[in-house]
Amino acid sequence: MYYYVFCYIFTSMNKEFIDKWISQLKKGSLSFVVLGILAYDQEYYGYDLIQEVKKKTAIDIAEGTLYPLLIRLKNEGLVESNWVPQETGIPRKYYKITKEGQSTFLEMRTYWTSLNQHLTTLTHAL
Amino acid sequence: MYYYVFCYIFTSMNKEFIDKWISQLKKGSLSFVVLGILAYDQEYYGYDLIQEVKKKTAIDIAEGTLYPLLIRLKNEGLVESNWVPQETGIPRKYYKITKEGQSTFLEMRTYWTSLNQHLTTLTHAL
DNA sequence: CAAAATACATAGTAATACAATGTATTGTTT
DNA sequence: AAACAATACATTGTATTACTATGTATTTTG
Repeated sequence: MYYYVFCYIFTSMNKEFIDKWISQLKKGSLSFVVLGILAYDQEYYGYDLIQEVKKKTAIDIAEGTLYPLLIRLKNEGLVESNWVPQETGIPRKYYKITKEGQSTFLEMRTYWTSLNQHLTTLTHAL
Repeated sequence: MYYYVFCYIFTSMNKEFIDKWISQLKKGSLSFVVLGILAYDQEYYGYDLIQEVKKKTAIDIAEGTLYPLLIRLKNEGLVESNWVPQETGIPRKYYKITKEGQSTFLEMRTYWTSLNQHLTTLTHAL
């Protein structure tokens, strides 16, 4: 009886910690992922990007995460946007990467690759 | 003349963005790195861990980052600590990973590996 | 003898993911 | 026809966490 109770508590605590960790991990990777997707020179609108990110990285982004992120990227000059009216339905705001966005992305990729090599070496040495 | 000015402004803006990004990236990876180092079953004390992290991952951690992190990990039951008086100098607080810390670390590694594969595929497709 | 290194710790700030909420349109189900 | 889900944008408030700054105390180095 007690066993199950303790077991529940422990796995629950653990899951909570992992979930929080994943959330923190996203803080760094999301802007990289979004720039990475836009780096193909294809244009995407916000709602579409959410699906695209999920499809390509299995990461679920909340709308309340992506829209502010796109606004930040735009303020930094890494992407630019334009409204495109639709024949039917709500107009879409399409985002496109800029030259500066491209170069920033490449720098980010260099850092990411390096960090990744270190972490792989470190965490697989057991 | 103007050219140099603009050039300075742009690279400066870019560097700031990258620095902020790296800082965010650390938010997710640091707990993973620290658990990864402790997962060898070796004990480390805080100050030593800072050097070890730098040596193994080229990441600079501030003391004001690591000490609170270790306290969080301890509160979560992922590590345990004990004071060890030194023959000379300030006593050291040694940290050791727990069983729960080990299993949590393995779960984190699984997620990390998966995320990493996705990101590598995504960002190297150009 | 001053400065740097060692070794711990905390308070305050900035950045960001997410839940919740809001607006508005279109398509689907009951 | 009404209710609901999906599409598409956006903002507000909260929680988490890296970092700067600051503080204490000892030892080693220049």
